[in-house]
Amino acid sequence: MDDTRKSRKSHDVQVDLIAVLVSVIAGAPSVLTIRQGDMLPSGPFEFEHRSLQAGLRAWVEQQTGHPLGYIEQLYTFADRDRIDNEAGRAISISYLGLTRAEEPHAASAPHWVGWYDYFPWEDHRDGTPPLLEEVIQPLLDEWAESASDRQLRDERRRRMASVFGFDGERWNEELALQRYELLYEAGLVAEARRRRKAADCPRKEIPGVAMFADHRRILATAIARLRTKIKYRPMVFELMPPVFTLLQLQQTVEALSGRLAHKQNFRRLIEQQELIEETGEMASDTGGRPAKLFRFRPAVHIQRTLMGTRLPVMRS
Amino acid sequence: MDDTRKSRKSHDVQVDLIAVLVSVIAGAPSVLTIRQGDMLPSGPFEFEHRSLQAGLRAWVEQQTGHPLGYIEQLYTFADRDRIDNEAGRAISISYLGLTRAEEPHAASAPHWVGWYDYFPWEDHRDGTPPLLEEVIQPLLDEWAESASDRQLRDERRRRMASVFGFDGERWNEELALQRYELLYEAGLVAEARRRRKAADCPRKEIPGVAMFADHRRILATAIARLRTKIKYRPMVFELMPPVFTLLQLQQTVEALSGRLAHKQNFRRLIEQQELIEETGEMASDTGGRPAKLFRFRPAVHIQRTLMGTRLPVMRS
DNA sequence: TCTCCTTATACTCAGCTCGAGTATAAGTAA
DNA sequence: TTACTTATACTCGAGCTGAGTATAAGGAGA
Repeated sequence: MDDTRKSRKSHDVQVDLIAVLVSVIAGAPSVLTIRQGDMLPSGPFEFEHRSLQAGLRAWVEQQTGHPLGYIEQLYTFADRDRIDNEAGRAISISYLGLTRAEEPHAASAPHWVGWYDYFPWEDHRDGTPPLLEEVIQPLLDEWAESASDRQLRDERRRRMASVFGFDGERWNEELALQRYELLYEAGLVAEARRRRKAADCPRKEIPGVAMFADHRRILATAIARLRTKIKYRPMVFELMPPVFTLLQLQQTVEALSGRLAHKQNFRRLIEQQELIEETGEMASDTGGRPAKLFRFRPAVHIQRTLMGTRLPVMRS
Repeated sequence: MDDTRKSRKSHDVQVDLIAVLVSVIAGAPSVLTIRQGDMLPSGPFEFEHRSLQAGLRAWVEQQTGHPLGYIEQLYTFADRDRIDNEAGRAISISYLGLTRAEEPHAASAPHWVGWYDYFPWEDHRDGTPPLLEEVIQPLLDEWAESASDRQLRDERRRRMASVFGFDGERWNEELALQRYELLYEAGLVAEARRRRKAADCPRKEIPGVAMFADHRRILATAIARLRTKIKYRPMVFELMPPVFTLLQLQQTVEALSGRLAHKQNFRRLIEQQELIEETGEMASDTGGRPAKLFRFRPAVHIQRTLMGTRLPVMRS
């Protein structure tokens, strides 16, 4: 070790593990929560844990009874929005997990919450939500106006436009985190307001359920990551049942990205890439012509990290 | 806080901050090191640090005298290859930084080391390095052969091929981390050998400088991230001087990706994207026809996170 | 000055991808 | 039988990409 490092006894730090466990349930991308949707499953990294992932698994299973399948590290946060800060610093290491939708069964059913409950402005499957133009844009406009000088105001305007797709800019679903952060900065989400003096807050708050500490920000990070990564890596697999129709696959992707895909082109792209194969069976409960059933090709799971996938989303 | 969390006094953890600071110096992508290339700049996250990034800045400046420009979080590692494990767990939060190449000036010059010194098999600018076929492939073959059963052997073969581009598979420069991890697993890098009993080691080691603890793995992570991200986000900027020719830009990209680009197409792509503008000046020290000088457009720096870039690399 | 070498820059062309749409098939429900 | 639903096949034009060819403009040396 370096001299500088050896010589000083540094303060140790509290490390928390946080899981964003995602599943698509009845067309709604959902997160596993505790405390009625207020918190993500989480707990301190402890001496007994053999690894970060092992620790996370232990906490999630203890708190929700849900097993953890595929997970990947998301981001490590420090301090932001930490409430009990007195004794020392706290660090949160967050993970993104994907799991198959399971029918919630009765009593001990863990609490899955649709992620658009937290981010209603992120769902564009039925077109741009009115909320954006009617509520968010005016409030952000006020915020931009309240800037101390003109340069700052213009800067805020630019950010609003490019992040939310105002003023003719295109909506980019991957910017979910930037949008949340902009709203936070503008004092329009509850998490920001409770850290400010009342006088510093804009008069109104926007719709969308708040969460404990910075958990909603972590969720936004997960959404952004998932929306980006799903386009070039075969991650949807983890969310699908063993056998499915192309429409089910498409709807899962649409649920996550928050926008619709062009059906025929979606087929073409998926079929080209040799990620899936026909089972030979048909699904007849489609409400129309029966659909072929598919499964993922075994190689796909193995090569998860290595291969690319591409998925189309509609522009409009 | 949850009951489960409040009730127990959990062990705190030692948290280290580690920087991979990259610059391209005379055509060689290089990392800032301490101890003659053995370690990356690093130190514990301490009570006085206002944030993770602030702590990192403090350590890097103290250890190398080099200021930190653009940085982004890389990955959080736990335990792997930790040596002094007795007291508690150690966690490393790593960051990737990009900075402009500066002429190393005399005495206190920080130690920049070309990253291909650590990963000689990663530089394909002059074609596939002979090292791959002559040394690495045979040794990995032995490793595959030594598998306990046939299934495991075939699995190893598949991984070798897809990760290193053997057996007609294409070389993929983004898999730098997977390659290092495979070599580690096969016991062919020094870091792996020093953790095993001598009897468990293959007879030979491959070329490539080793580092302290898991620092070389962290470097591989940084390379992989940079090679992936450079293709769709304008990150090269941070590495370029204020004014440059297109060839210089191209060579910087080539240095990082470890492979050559098609000159004419590189031009076309860069020009299309409106990332840069002509300064009006010319560079006459090109050794041929003078080249136009360019600078990045101001908007680019602001929108760093928002825009996409695409960069071509040659297939062959 | 002329020739050769080097790098810069412009332009071409075929193949492929992608968005958008048309056409047709095969079920269900009234 | 008709209307409606979903599934699946095929087409077409624009634009992107890889891989050149062609030409411009400097320097070094004969």
